[in-house]
Amino acid sequence: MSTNSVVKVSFKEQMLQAREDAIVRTVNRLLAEKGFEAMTVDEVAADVGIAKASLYKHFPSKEDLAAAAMVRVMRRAQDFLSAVPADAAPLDKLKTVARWTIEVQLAGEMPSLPSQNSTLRATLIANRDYMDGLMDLSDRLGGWIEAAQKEGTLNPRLPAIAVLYTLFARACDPVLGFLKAGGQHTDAQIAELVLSTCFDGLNARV
Amino acid sequence: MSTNSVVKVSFKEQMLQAREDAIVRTVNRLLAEKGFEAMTVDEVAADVGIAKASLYKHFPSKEDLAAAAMVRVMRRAQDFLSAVPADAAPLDKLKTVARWTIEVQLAGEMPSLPSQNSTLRATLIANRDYMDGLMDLSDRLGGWIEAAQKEGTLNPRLPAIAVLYTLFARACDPVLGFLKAGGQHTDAQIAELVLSTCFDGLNARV
DNA sequence: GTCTATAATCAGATAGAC
DNA sequence: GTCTATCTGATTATAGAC
Repeated sequence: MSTNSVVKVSFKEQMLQAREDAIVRTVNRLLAEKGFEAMTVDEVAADVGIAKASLYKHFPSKEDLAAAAMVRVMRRAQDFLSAVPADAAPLDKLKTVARWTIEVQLAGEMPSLPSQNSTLRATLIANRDYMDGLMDLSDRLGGWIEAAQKEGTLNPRLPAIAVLYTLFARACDPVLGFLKAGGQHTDAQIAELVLSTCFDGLNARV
Repeated sequence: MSTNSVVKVSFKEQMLQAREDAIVRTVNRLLAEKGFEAMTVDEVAADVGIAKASLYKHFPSKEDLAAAAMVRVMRRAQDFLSAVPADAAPLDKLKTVARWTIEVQLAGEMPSLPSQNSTLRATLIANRDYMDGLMDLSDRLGGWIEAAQKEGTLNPRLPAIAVLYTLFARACDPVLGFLKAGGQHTDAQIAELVLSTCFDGLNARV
């Protein structure tokens, strides 16, 4: 093997990786725009600029395309968590992550999947990268939740799992879309409103 | 026209109404179970026990079937609102309605529609009964929201529209399904948890 | 690996007899 | 109005040449 051939292979692999990345980005965008059912594989292929058959060489099914997009957003979330200052207060960490989730959705970059589709669920559960990422996220957020509850800043009477789900649910909160459609508020205002209702609730503060 | 023929017509109309009601109930249940996309018209017809072509004599499209289910649940909501004691505190009225919404969903009776589907949106907006019901609900809830804010029991810094959307969003809160799937809580406990996070927030009470 | 062309299937909607 | 049988279009997935 000459050095040249090694470089060539590496280059090829880079190209392959770049193409797959382009595919996943497109899928991510389309899932955010129209959801899983409304997104067609033809559309993905057309947007990426390749033939549909080529797409199926990279990903074996539409479900796997969606899973790849979920892995991508999960990686982004993991990166964000890692960048949160370790010495911040636990409650502030949670708020920062919730705000990030909301901002990603407002930016139209949050893929949305139907939670009922069973074949999609099966594909996600079978996806090692997805499950590992989900576990990692849950563990780290769970740690912050328990810390905030011990500290007394987060309601200790709420089960940690309920808090975790409530935070995850901000990633697909329809209130964001409603308020955005209303056109009466900026994205920043919407984010603060939803963040406030999430942590402070609807009640007046005492 | 003999009296007999009049009775006959009335009887026929009753039968027709009963059949349509059976259809809408089935659609409501299937929409709650699997959502709009996963529900097929074949399935609806089979469950009701009539031919698909007969279904299309009653409702011109799948979208109209879904709209009829939404009108039905809206009517139920209107009836519930009317039954709320007029002399109750505004905040309690809102909590009661939120709890009802949550309970309907937990009971598997809340139809869920994709908010992105544009043809479905068009059908809903064109449906007079649906729009009238939605307006009526929004008006009455809006009145309670403003009253609660004036009273100082509901956060006055939140736009009323944001509060309204937040309450509506409880009708499709994925947290309910997550907690239910976890199997660690009863329906009543889940309802109280979600209701608490909605009104009190995640923060510890001061 | 990428393409064109096509298979295979499924679901919404309709024709036409009764 | 209800039925059986069918149409139509859309969509996932694949075959086979290059």
